[in-house]
Amino acid sequence: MPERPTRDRILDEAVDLFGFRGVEAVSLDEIARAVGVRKQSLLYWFPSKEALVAAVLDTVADELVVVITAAIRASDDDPLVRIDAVIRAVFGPAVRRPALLGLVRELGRLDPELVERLRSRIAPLVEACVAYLESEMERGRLRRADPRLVAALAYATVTGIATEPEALETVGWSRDLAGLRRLRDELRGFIRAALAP
Amino acid sequence: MPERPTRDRILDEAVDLFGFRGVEAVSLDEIARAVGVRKQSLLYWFPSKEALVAAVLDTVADELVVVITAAIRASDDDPLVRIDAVIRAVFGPAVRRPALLGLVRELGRLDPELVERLRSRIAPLVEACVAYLESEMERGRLRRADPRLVAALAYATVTGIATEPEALETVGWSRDLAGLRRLRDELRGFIRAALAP
DNA sequence: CAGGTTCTCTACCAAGTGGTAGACGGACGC
DNA sequence: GCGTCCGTCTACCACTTGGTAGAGAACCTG
Repeated sequence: MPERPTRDRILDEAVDLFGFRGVEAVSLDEIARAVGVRKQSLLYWFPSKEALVAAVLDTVADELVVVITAAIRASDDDPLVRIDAVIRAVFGPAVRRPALLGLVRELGRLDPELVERLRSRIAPLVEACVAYLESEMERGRLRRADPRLVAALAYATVTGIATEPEALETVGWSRDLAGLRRLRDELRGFIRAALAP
Repeated sequence: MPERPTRDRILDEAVDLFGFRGVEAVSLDEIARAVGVRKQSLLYWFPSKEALVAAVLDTVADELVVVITAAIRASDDDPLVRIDAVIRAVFGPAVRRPALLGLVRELGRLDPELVERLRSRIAPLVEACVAYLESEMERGRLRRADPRLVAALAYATVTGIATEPEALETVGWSRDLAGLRRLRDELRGFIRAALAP
């Protein structure tokens, strides 16, 4: 019986609960119950709720940064192909664990100090992404536009669609394997068309 | 001193608080305090928190449906121009009152019964929108794709960008008048490129 | 074995949660 | 003047919140 360490199990459960229902809406008791431990054990590992939130954000940021940079490195020279690869890379974890991106959307509700810390963690990735978009626009391989806002818009499309199954159900989408593949392909087509020159 | 009726003031305040911070995270006491009244007066107008949430969703849905249908009716024959008009129409209220779309994003966390009620309210609009996209795709005036998923993707882009000022700030966007205009124009360009044939 | 460290636990606490019961006062038709 | 609504209020309820204090078990190291 390997049994993951308590601290990791707490983080796992917290990512899901915070991501799905919102940080403020989830109590320490609830997380502890999900882990199968008392609230006070949780407060042993993370001295306060805020500390737990900070730790959760750190792990999520790291995970996303790793996935995305790997996808960027591994892919083609053509920017549209490369962007495709990033979308595929993000789509997997996002669908497997919707709470991941759901957490990102919690940012607006969190302590600005925490937000700033997270921002500094992902800033290099964002800057690299913006610079890349800009250079490809210069070379005429992407549609000319404000690279910063285009980056934000593409991000909004991907996280929006991944975190709102309700919107998809409203247009009659079904969450099975075929549905997921269709969704991923439509998403790629949408972003590709939005960015193509 | 006209003084709006208490019930309306409660609804107003509830839209903002629920939209910004999440339904589960906002207490009745807090709403009552914001209105300047005791919690029990609030429970006089809405017999429970759930009833208040339902009323809030109704008013928001009505408001959005009115704005959107008006924009559709008033605009041109060219589908790209018409979609432009809808985006402009949604962008105004969304920026003036970010909580509006924020509330829409709360759907996944609410009682499924409430969600179903809201869905039935906006279903006609959604179906009309999908049918319209489909017919214009047939005529070759929009990019050929699954009209249902395209509708969801465009929705995700607009609400995503409107409800996540943090993402925009991360790419160095500033929330002044010029910034808003630039954002609106980039959003229109993005959606237009994504949908154009 | 002793003595410390690591971890989880029980027992509390003050403050806040959604909600009930019912008193108070003012406006109304009679 | 008199009852009767209407809207808001105080008082209270059982329960949950994030957090503190400290007991006790299981483990090392000597």
